[in-house]
Amino acid sequence: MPKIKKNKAESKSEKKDRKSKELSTVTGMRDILPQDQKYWEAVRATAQKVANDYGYGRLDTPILEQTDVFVRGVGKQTDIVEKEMFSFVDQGGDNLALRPEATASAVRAYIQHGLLNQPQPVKLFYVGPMFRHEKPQAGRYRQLYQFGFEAIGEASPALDAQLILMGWNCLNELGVEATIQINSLGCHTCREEYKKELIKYFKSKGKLLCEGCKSRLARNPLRVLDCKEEGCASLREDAPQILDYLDEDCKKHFMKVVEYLDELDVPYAVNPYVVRGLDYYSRTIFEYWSADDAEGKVALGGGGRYDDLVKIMGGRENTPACGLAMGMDRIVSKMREKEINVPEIYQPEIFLAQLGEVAKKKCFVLYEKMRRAGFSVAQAFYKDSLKAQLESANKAKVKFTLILGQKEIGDGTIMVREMEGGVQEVIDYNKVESEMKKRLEKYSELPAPIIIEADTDANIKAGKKNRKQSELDFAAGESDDEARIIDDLPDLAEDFDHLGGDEF
RNA sequence: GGGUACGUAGCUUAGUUGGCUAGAGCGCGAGGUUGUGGCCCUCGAGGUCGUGGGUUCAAGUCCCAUCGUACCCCCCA
Repeated sequence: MPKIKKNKAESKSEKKDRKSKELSTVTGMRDILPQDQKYWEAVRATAQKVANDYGYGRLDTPILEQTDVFVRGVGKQTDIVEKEMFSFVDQGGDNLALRPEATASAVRAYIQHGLLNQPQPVKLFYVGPMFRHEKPQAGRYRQLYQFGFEAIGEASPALDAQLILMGWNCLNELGVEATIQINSLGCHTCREEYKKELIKYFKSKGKLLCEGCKSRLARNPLRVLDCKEEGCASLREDAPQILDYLDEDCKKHFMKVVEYLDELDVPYAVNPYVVRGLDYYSRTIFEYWSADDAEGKVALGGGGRYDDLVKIMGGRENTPACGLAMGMDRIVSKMREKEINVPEIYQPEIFLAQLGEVAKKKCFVLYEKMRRAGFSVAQAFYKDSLKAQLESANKAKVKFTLILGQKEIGDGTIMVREMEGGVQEVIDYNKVESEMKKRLEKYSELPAPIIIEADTDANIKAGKKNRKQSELDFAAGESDDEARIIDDLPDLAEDFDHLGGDEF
């Protein structure tokens, strides 16, 4: 008794002290709570399905790798390796890093396990967290989630086109609208020549460039192309374009990719200003931009060819490859923004309510029995009042509640309450399973009841759609009327003025 | 790394030109008599106002610092 009192009366200073000891997540990292999991699960499931559809096998690589995997794979000069990588020396003196992306790891795995001895291309699929120590912003976290596809060991442009399509399919199936931006960087040779020309051009206009671009011109001339400054943006209109500098093979490759996309009726825009920063990219590169209103363009994902990477990482020469990565954080936030209906991960159909100690014990057993029989059952055995249990049942949105009390035990029966209408019926206890099976089947044939999902405001706004309806909406996420094929290059320039964060 | 804005209960927030025990809605918990949900009613738990200093008789309300968040630069797989 006195002890309880003592606990209750936490003094102010005690409380303050306790509060000060509360821990929280590290900057740029966050928890994903149970009520939000359905979005992530939907993305994962869709990615997995597309992977299956196209024969990509799941690859899980360690989150921790030797720092060199990324230094060599991603490039030492890149910002990501230079200053955004979580890297450290462990107790044993090894240089390790949390993976900032997965392509390098995939290539490492390809080489390490001699996957070149398998039928080519080796098609890999991954999902998981990546880590980048950058300043957090909206949709930009230090622990970010990506899924992606990598196909190693094949040079055909058909592969590029199919990968572009795969990413597109993922977004469509999730109901997230996007535009595809594609470009070709050419191979190393054409790119070097183009760079020279570009530098020559911009140098001749040197005075008109902004300060940032002046320094950028030396480090990464391609980046000048997507500068947002007005002066630079207008300069680029007359700038030489990479597509004019492609050699025969690269040009042919690009034309094929475009041809296949046309054949597939995939809407895309050839955008000469899409430039991916990494050195390892060659030829085809592409990005998916959220097709949004005012907000400007946000890259949801992207990828491209990296024909030289396997060699760079110590693998056999001439191992061409192509891949893409999608940013799950942004996809999920788009889905929530657009109030896209997502299936619940856990939706029990039956609730088991008990009254009295004897019934409680019996329900414990019944619960296990029904669970094993494949029913999805919920309960609240820690509650005693029927009222409280029915409230729980209501919140769990079950279709039926089974009620077992003294009376029923005496009669060898159990009560079935149909939640929607509140109709109750007493049935033979020994026939619970067959009866419930029958009722659930019958129930699913009826027009689904109106269920208001009250867990988020979004759901409330979305209206009182029943589950079947919402599933339809979900499937109908893709809208063909948005499909515009844009393929005239220079006129696009004005559309690209506002380049949102390209990172995903 | 630089800049701007913001920071009140789990969530959304009210809080006048600084002034009594910081209000509300949602959510959560208990109850509205005996075995019954979704509506309603009552009650309750939960904030000392991100944190630390400072100014003042007095600060959620002003100043500084710090942390966090958002946005803009920067950068970008």
